[in-house]
Amino acid sequence: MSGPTLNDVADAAGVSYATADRVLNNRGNVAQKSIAKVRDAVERLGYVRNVAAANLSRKRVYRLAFLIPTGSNAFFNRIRGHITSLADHLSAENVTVEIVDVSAFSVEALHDSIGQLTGRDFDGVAIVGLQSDQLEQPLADLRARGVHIIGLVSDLPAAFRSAYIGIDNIVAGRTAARLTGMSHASGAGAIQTFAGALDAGDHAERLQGFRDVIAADFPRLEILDPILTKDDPAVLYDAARNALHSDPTLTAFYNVGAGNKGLINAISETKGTRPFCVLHELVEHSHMALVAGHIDVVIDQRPDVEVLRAFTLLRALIDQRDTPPMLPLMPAIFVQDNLPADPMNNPMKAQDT
Amino acid sequence: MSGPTLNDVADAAGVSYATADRVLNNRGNVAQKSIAKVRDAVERLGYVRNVAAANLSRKRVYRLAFLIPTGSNAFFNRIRGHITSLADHLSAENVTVEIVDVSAFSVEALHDSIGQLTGRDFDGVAIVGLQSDQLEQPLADLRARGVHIIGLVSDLPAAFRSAYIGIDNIVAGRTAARLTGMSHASGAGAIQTFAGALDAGDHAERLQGFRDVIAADFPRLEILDPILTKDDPAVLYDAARNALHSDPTLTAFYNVGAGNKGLINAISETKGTRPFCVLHELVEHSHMALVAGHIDVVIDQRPDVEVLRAFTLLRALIDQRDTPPMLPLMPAIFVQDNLPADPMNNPMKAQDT
DNA sequence: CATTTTTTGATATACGCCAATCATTCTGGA
DNA sequence: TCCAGAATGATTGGCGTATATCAAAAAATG
Repeated sequence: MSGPTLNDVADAAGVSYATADRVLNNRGNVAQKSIAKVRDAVERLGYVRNVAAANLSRKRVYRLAFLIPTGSNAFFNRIRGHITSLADHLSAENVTVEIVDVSAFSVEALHDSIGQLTGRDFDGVAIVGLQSDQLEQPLADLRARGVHIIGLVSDLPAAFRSAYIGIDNIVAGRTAARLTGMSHASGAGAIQTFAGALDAGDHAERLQGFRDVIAADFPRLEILDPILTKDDPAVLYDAARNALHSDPTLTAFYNVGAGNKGLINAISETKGTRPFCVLHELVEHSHMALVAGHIDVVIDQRPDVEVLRAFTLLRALIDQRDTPPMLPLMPAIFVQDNLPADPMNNPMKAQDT
Repeated sequence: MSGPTLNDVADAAGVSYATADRVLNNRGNVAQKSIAKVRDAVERLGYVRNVAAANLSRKRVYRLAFLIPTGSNAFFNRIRGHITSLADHLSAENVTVEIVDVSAFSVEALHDSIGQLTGRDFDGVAIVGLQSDQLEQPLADLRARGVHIIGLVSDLPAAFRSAYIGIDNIVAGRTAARLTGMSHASGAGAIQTFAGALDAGDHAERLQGFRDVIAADFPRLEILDPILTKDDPAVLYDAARNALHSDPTLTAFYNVGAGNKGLINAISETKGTRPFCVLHELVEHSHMALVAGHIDVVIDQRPDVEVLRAFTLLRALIDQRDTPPMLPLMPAIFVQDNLPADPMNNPMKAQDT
């Protein structure tokens, strides 16, 4: 019924259990031809290590760390929530998780935090990263300690992590554009865009995707140059208010970045019709704004799934299993009708698994 | 680190390991006060059974069955794909799965299939059900054998299954309506609806949700009575063709049911502008139609997540664990830009976990 | 009170793997 | 050829649970 054991493998390979064990857990001191015999037997019998038994035996504990930017950013608070909630469930499976707060968008702070990880005794870490070669040294050190590293939401220098989990921001921008275009029913219009900063990769990518689709499929729509907001709600509030008053011909708003609270406030104070409005990331205030009808669509990167994948992937890496196949993560579209329900008065709990 | 063992519980309760074991696996022949002592100790220590060790010991095999309607229905083929793909991964964890084909929409066939399950030795079954009291007897028999039963996609008589996994079809209909409404940019319009049959619960529910939202938020849109199609592509083809030719004022199509191939063919043969078009279930042809621009939106019930949840839930039931919390499943919205990519040339593989 | 029945305790084996020890056999270099 | 070092075999004691057995103790029965 339940597959061959390591004993079967040893027999089939014509070696002792001890040698088979030496090969599988590469403990060294094994002749090449023995290695070959064992590998071959594994292949022939289709042996797969019984992870339950292995973990039971070794009292395996998965010590994980997540490096997450601090601040009032609702999105990352949501990520935090998902991590702790999932960690909770996984504590029964010998997984311990520590969330390390890092000052947002600071290469130096991230550098230091990664450095501090090196002393600790983690098996795997997921890092909301930045693209900077300053990070290469501490990442290399960490990895040299046998710690598995993955990028989460925002990538690290690719050579220094085992995987990256996050959405394709060009796709996210394209999706926003598709819905914005639809909402014009082939009429003309003008779209005011907002972004935190355009040197931040993800914002530029979303805008790029957005432009591509509008240009290709909705030629009667004009995209106004993005107003740069530093993701600051106050800036967004002023900019949106100003745009609403000074240019009544605007037919749509699209903010690729954060700080949506300000935008939503500006809109909610406006009487009469308002532009069609698309934002990113489903958090408490964007959730409420959808329900209230202040905005129309939220494009969400599904942090619940991202966190789940991060756990799954890290465990697979630590177990040295072959990583389960993971398709590119696609952004989800939320309107007011398909919002996730929420038993715990927190609209952001993981939906899957 | 890794919690108290059953030995600790026995000590804390002041009974022997054997007695603690008798209580936990209710083997009988235990005095009430001993049961109380053990239960109390479990509570105090927060003991949770180490499932890995338990399964290892008992050589636990989870024998599962899925009852899925046959036929060329693309949606159920997709469900099948998800089941086998997941079963594949779980075979390493002692899960065996059998997919039992049942003639679609036939109470008698379903009745017989459930009956045949009773002889076999399954631990849990997931059934794409029907609401009929004819099913109660075989379900009761099955359950009497200690088999855990859940409804999948379409529910069973509620008293005879432990849980139901599927989306809220009213929500699905509301979501379709929201996007359809959006696409009219507050202009007027007329929507032709299609349904398989209105006595089938889910179709009626979707239509209901659709009507609610249009009436409440898009009063300038008129909903034409649904054309009944029996989910037959040929019927849909004729009906759609006819509608396209005879009534050029139509601004939208909404099909709550299946058979979309016919609808898509009719649309793709049409020159010039076409109505805004919303369908349900992302399968190969709806996927292609989105890409080709023949339709605009697909509302999907995420069978991958449903199947994943079915496995998780059945295992929890079999282990007599407390079932993990599961939020209501919300339908996903797909446009041509956020379609799941696909490495295996099959657009329908599971996206999560 | 003697006898049955119920309830408990003590103990052993197995599940598949990890980790370690010790003895033995096989190499290859001097 | 002898010997150090490398490679292998044989074996043991867990990990936490399931399951079974047998004897001993406690409770219920007449």
